[in-house]
Amino acid sequence: MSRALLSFVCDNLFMPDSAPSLRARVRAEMTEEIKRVALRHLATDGTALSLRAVARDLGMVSSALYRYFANRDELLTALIVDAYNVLAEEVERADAAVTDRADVLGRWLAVGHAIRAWAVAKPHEYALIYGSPIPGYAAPTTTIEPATRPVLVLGGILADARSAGVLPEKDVTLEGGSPLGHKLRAEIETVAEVVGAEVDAAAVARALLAWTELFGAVGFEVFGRLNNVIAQREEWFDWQLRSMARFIGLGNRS
Amino acid sequence: MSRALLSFVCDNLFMPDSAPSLRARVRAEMTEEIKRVALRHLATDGTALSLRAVARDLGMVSSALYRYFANRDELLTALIVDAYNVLAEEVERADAAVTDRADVLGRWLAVGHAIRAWAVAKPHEYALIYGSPIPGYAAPTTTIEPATRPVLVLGGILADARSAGVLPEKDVTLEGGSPLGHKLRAEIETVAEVVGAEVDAAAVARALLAWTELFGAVGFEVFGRLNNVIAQREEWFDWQLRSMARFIGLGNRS
DNA sequence: GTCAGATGAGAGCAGTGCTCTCTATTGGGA
DNA sequence: TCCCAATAGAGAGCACTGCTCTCATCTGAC
Repeated sequence: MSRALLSFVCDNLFMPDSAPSLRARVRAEMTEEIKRVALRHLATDGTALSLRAVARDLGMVSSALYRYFANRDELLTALIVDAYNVLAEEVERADAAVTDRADVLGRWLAVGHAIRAWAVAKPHEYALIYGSPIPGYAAPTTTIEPATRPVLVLGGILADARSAGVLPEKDVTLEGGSPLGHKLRAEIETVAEVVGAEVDAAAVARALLAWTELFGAVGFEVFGRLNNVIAQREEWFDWQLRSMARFIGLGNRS
Repeated sequence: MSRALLSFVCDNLFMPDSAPSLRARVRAEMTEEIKRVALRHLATDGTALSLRAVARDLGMVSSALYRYFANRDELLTALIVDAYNVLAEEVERADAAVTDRADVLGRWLAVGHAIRAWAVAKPHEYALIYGSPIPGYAAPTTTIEPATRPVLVLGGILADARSAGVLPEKDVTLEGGSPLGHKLRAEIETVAEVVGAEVDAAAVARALLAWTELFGAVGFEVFGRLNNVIAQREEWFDWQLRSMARFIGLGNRS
């Protein structure tokens, strides 16, 4: 084994965080700085952000930037992962802030408003992760895990609602509502498992529909489809959230 | 008035369609051809389609293309308007195909499935009009009218549902559901007017929520958020449509 | 102190949107 | 029928892009 390789292994296996070399720390700071500037450009240029412009802002030449990110896609991926994680933290914080854990309606509202608030504050970052696919960009599997985090919070709320006896009885939608085909039901049960909600498929299906509506509403607002139509944005969103909560059954007395 | 201007006015005021000159017809054909090729490129390159590549495909040089479209944005606008109009025609046709006009549930399902089918068949055109805003592109007011057409169909269904006595009684959501603030209620009543549905605000609000959910669902599918989650796409969409129909009150017996 | 590896600068390639100038064609009015 | 202006296209050029390659500098571990 070459000395260089040995040194690499030592650095990465035996001193992971404890003693990062000065070079490594500078490199990490530089990487963060690049992402910060890129994020600023994202707000003006959207996904058509220019590596060269970012480099100029940093007082360096574009080729130097390639020491930190192999290409534009890799930089985008870093921004996407960060965006997912920031959103996830907002959502988890909002959920955790509701001290009465049995107040599942309050938790649903808190989570929904947290998502909307973040999206409205950072529309370009929202578009980056929930908008139309970026031309020529294929998201790597690295993005899957952070993308799952927000929906796990919903799963937690659902599970707590079930154990609090708030959700409607199993399969109540079967009378009156539409039944789920067995293939679809199996898929939704898989979702329930992944999300950690030990809840019947019909309840999960209703929650997924509400989740879809939530992001539909946020998308409509952020992407400008409410322009010149509805100005009372927050109130309209709140009304939708409460309606969907009733649809899921979160509003019921326990 | 110069002779040239006079001739222009004559062409545009006194013989609008009747006798288009050969030159005008060739020009119109060429314009359509450019849009056709551009649409093909849209499917591969997304909104980052290249004018030069389009010109190459047409066997001409890029500058020649500027005789037909002032710039890239104008070409995009033309594609956007076309996409809206094609979708609108699909939706209107689907609605009109339901012979029993009192079958408002059937009409809602037909419209929903028509929108989804078009979006799944032409994901890039769907992204063009319902996806995240295109970097550096501002939609001109020309796009407003065609963008309104699909929602007018929903308005028609709502109005017919009301006159058939299918919708729930006025303001039934006030008990149990959340009330609408008066500013928001006024905005929604304006929507009702524009859409031509002489229906109370609560019913329109529920319909708007269902509309939001519909596009949320289509967006989730087209933009890949259902990948590795739900394979029974059409059935899942149908279940959502039916659930939202019940939410609006379209399922009620008249 | 040395020397490999990390970092950045600079030139260059192929591509982009768009403008400008020049030429060939064509069609309507005298 | 001829003429002249309007039209359509070609080609060169500008400023920009992502990305690669080479070269010089610096630094940190031995």
